[in-house]
Amino acid sequence: MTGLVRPQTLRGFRDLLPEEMLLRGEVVARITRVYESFGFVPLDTPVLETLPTLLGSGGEEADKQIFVVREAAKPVTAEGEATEFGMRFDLTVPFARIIAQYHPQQIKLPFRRYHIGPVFRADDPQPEQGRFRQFTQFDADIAGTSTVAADAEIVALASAAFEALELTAGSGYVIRVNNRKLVDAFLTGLGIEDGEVTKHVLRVLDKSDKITAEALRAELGEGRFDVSGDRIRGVGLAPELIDRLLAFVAVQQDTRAKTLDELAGLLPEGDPGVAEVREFLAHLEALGVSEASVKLDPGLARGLAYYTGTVYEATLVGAGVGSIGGGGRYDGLVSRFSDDPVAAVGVSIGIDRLLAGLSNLGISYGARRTTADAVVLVMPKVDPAEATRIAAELRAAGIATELYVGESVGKVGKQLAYANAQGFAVAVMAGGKEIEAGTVTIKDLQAGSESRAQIADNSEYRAAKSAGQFTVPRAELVATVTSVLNPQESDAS
RNA sequence: GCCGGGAUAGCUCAGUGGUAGAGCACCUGAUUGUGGAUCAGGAGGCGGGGGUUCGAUACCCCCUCCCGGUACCA
Repeated sequence: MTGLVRPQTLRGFRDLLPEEMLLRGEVVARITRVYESFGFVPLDTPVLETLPTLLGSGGEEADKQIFVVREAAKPVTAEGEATEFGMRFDLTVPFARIIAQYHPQQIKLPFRRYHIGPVFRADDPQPEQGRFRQFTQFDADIAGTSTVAADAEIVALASAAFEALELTAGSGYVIRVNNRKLVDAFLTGLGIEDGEVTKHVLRVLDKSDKITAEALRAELGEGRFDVSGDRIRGVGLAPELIDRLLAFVAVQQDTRAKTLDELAGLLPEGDPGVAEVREFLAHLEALGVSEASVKLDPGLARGLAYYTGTVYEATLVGAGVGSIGGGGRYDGLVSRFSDDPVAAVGVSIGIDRLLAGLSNLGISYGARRTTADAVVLVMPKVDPAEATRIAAELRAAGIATELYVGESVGKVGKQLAYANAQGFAVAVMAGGKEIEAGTVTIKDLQAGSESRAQIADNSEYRAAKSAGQFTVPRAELVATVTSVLNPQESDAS
């Protein structure tokens, strides 16, 4: 290896090879169609933002996870802050910046946009669990709306996106929703007014489905030590309060409305949070969002600090990758950039986790390994330009075609092995025999493979070499390839 | 971040204080214009640095990376 650079991928980062990119493209296309069907328009922003844009926007945890970059030629100096940038850790903060920067000139409110792109977090990666330092988020947000009708739109949108991926509500995916105002109101009723304590409580509650009941209790009380010996700071609540709190967040009825009714009974009469959630649920109902797909869960919290009301989180059932999407209302975020407050709500789907989860579940949407349907082979002892002409003719007819240009030009077996490995549907051959007769040979690779699958003997297998292929007049090239690629259509015509 | 376990061929792994193997994958071939299986052959490796030793892939230390857990989160 002297002098050679070792090819390696950075820890927490990934290379996406063609097969994975093709599947990803299919998933993204399906979600895009859903987003656009709700009237969202595309937007893109740079991966880098100024540090002030990012710092403090997502809470302390988010700050610690920011990658800082600088120009190599401009070392950091005392007054050199301007040469340092931050890599975005989500797409929501850039969205808030965009609103503050372009409203009301170029952007009119309410504004609904979708945005797909990589985000970066410098935390401890665990690829097997779908946790990376670079990952792709696919967000949809609405700015300039404080009505919970928008919150419901966003949740319905997320649900529709998972439906478009052929996932089943309840058994395939579940979206849990909550409103921070409910827990806030409950804590206030218990006499806890300190915002920091409330945040801490929410963060602990968020783990309720991941840690044991005893551990949860300990974290709400005196704190505990985890298996590594780390001390986990407790909230310091009295045991009696913990009991009541745990009872509150455990409320779960068979419908969202019943769950809310029970929660309302534990809160002061006329609590505004309850009224807000009630209206939100009514909109969900009106949007036709099923009880199986979206559940009200008073224990749901979410980690990012900027959420102010409705929050939600989506999971793939049994996929073992954690949450694959989440979001909520963040009415204060634009205020960081502008005196003109703009309320906003949105959802973010984690594409990498979603794909990891789909892969664990064995779902692939029949995605292919190649973008071309046909491959044109270059036959021995003939003018290679003949193959080139055929490829051009197929492309002109709208058939995605690869011209074989590898080292095995003239070696039919090698080229067919390549065609097989790549997964092309059709191979086109025009050698000396065809050229002399004015014909072309088209091989249906799938049919040929199937018809020879049972042959064990080598010479017999070779004798059946022409399986699935037929030779037609050169003028019928396009029509024949088309009929192999689309058998139903040609049958009908 | 913290705790623990690992790192031998492209992948999954075996192995020994005297410089290494298997299966799968890959490449070549089996009357030259036909995919797979089979058969024959081939290529390819002890993560990086330091130490102990006559000698280290093996024993010790550091680094890097990976895995599991925990924390946090998408």
